[in-house]
Amino acid sequence: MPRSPPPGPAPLRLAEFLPYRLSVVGETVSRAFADRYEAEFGLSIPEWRVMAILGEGEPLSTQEVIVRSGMDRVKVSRAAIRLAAKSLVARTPHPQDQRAHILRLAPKGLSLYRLIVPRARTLQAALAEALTAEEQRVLDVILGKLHRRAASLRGWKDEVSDPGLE
Amino acid sequence: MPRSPPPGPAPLRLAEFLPYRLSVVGETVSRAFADRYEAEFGLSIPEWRVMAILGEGEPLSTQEVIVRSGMDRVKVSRAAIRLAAKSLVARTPHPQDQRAHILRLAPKGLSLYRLIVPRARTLQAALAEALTAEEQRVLDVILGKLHRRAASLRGWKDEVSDPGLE
DNA sequence: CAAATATCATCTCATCTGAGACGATACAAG
DNA sequence: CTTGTATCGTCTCAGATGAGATGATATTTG
Repeated sequence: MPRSPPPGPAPLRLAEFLPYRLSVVGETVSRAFADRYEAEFGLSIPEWRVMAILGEGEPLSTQEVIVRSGMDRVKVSRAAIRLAAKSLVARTPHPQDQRAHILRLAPKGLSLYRLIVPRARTLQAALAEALTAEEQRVLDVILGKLHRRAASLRGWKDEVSDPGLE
Repeated sequence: MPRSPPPGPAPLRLAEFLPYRLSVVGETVSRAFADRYEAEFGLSIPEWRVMAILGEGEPLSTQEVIVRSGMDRVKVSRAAIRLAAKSLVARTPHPQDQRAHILRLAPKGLSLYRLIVPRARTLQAALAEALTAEEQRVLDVILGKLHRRAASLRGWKDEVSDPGLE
């Protein structure tokens, strides 16, 4: 028997739907890395991100860490508190603003950071080697474009058909 | 004075780190879409995914929805319960297995589904138009490769549907 | 200057999340 | 059949999450 033709619009194949696939891939990758950071270094993803930001060099205010890490203020605040409790991060008063703290890696945190970085690079390589060099290059461009577009979709209420600028 | 050279391994630039970027982009896209589904249709992402899977045609057991949606059993179970409470999904006993349910879109759910699909396509188009056709094609390949690789890094956990089969 | 407003980091609380427990059912081995 | 093990969907509970409130400090305004 021929099956009855689907009424209404053609069904959407979730498995081919871009936002779904991005979300699933992002989550799978995140979990894979979170498992390692937790098992090998006892760090959550928010904690690792704060350490990674501070490991880039300069001491930063919580606010700057928020901006650079792409996390919300509550996550950063909690991660910083936990890292301070583990003596991995030092929190000193901000000289120009009594409300703020300056965060920097404590000696113990710097040691751990130096241990993590090569491992993180190895893990990234294990992921990236699934792609050709060209794919890696294109992915870099694509992620930038998608992130900007998604961010603007979030801020912006209504219709989508602005043939506008970029 | 030149600043003191950084000791230890070269610092890792989080903003250029692939797993970080994937996670941030995935999350931003997810939120953008979750906001719309919630505001326009009163659905959470898990609820929308279950509806999308069921909207593809066949009635499915909860277990099959779990596999196809890439979500864990608790999320699917809760989404199904909520959808049933809204009369969007019907849950009938599984003929061969008394433990299982068969899920299918209820009439009200089918109407809503037909309303959502064109909107979802529009939203996806708004996202995808940030990319060239070639980039879209390459991204498709890349996401498949990354997902398989990340899943195997996790330890063979899930084998979610990949486009390109069938 | 004082008063009004804005911003900082944290806290609160309602909600979401998922690992493991659970009872029910299915299936396999003896 | 009986027993043991696997799987079904749901529940429990501890932890994560984030919007909004909070108190402290900064900044702007008059």
